[in-house]
Amino acid sequence: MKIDFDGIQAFVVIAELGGFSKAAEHLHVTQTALTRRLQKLEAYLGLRLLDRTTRYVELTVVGREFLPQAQTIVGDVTRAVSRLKDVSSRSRGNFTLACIPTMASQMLPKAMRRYAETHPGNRIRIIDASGFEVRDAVLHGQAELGIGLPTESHVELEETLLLEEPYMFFCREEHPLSRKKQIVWSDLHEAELIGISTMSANRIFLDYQLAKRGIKLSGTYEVRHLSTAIGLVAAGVGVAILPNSTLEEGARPGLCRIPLTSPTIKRKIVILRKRNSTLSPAASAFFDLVLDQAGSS
Amino acid sequence: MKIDFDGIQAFVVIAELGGFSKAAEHLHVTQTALTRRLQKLEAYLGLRLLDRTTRYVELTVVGREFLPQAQTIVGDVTRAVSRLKDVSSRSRGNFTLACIPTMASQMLPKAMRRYAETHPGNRIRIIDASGFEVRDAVLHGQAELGIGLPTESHVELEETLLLEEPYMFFCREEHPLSRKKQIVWSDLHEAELIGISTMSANRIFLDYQLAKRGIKLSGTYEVRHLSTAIGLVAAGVGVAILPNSTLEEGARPGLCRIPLTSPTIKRKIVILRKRNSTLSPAASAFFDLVLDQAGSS
DNA sequence: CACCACTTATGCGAGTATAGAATCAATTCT
DNA sequence: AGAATTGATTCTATACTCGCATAAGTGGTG
Repeated sequence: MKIDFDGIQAFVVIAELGGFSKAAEHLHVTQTALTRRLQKLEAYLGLRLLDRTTRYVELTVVGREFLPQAQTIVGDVTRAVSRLKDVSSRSRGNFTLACIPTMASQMLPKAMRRYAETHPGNRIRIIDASGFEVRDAVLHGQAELGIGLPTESHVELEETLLLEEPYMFFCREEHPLSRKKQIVWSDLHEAELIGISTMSANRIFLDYQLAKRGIKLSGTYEVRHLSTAIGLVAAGVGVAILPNSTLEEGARPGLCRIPLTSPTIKRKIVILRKRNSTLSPAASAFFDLVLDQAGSS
Repeated sequence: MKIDFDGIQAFVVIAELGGFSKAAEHLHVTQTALTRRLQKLEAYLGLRLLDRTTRYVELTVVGREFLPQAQTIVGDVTRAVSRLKDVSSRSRGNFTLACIPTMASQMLPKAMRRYAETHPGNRIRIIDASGFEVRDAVLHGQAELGIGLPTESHVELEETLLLEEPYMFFCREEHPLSRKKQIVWSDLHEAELIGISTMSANRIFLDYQLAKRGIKLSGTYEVRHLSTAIGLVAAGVGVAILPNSTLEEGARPGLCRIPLTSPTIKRKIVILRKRNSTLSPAASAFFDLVLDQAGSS
């Protein structure tokens, strides 16, 4: 059963404009084409939809009954299709992004500002979650894109490096180590370290890197979120080793940020997407934008 | 903007069945054709609707969003079209018929019974009205067909003769004229005649026919409907000259029906339709049936 | 009544599109 | 590694649709 949409559209336009020639002009085809399309449709259906002489065009009884249906059909189709073309050509549409909290307050705002300029009206739904959750959200399709940490490589995931940032030492100004220009890991033996929960991707990564170099850290306290850790440091509870971007420059007076060397350990931030899956144009545009931003910094 | 319905249908079926080959079988085309239809649609839209490898076929984000719309579109169209094909091939559907009351109780029942046998499920809406109203109903499109009296010929109306019936004399058995085998018009001079309203098409026709022959009738009473006239005759109020079919044979014991001759005047019953307008298949089938019934009687 | 203005229908030629057969290529299962 | 499955591609033949030019039908007009 091969359905003739052109014929239905021809019928609707001819009926609405009351003539083949007018309809032809409106559809940017010749009158000949319309005559034939309607003839073909009528032949296919086996009934007449329009009674026409060279003087009048008017609906038959069946045509009058069919017209409203035909109108909604044509309307629905053209509306749906033109919406899709809009989605395609101008990257219109919304999408969902999963992102770890530090990056949500660090890198995302700038990217979102730029995106809003080039794609006004598009909304980004943000899932801020832990590194693992970001990974799962992308994997299971809850989010088209994810910003997080590198994971054990998964066949269905594609990671693209956005940036690397060093781990830094954070303490209050009153702390004995606060004067040093830089700190080595062995300085930390007896510090009151505020660690991150061993369940976090961050912590696992850090432990792994340190273990490779024979370093072992034992924290006095343990929290789940980097922002909590910063809070505790500020409150004088202890010191912490955290990614540089945990704290914006100058955000908290009284806190010191000191480079950690020998070795300098950096964590990678990647953008995640499912392999072999096509991004929506809206998400794709964002992806390109973030890569561009990362490359130019 | 040329819209590719086949492509949309291909998309829906492939998405629903989860594979090109299965979908191809379902649509009775080759897998090649479907691959191309979808490619063409995607190229036209400028975006990918299905991510496919040789192993999996799955929706993209955009495709998932579009699928429900596409499904309703395809559903609506195929439903509407197949309904129309049904209307065409099996004359399914309802129509409206205008009919004068005598014929509605006389000739129509048989026609409707036969129609119901060949077209079960079809409904006929009947407008029972005067001869003039029947004509107007057809002319203005309230009814596709009309059964009534011949009118002054109108360019837009086409009349086909169904039957002719003589005017008869009706009286009670006690009436002095009831013994006669036939009655001539001059017998009626002093009868108490129950006439039909001068506004009715029936009366106008009868007066015209009689006037041509120099006969003039003066009624004592005047009513609007033939059935009322019969009632009055039965009640002994008077006698009446009415078309033969006003009373079914043997319907009212005690009433006599006597032929009127010198001359015998007959009224014609015609079926009316608008000229140059196409009947719906349902109405057309009824039209043929009625003509056939008239021809064979 | 012939002619005119206007509208739809048709014959014809050409360019395009679409379908199918065979084959290829990628992927998974054994 | 090989077989089996499945979507993509190439090639070719057919069918389709379009547009041009023109015919044919219809209502109005002198």
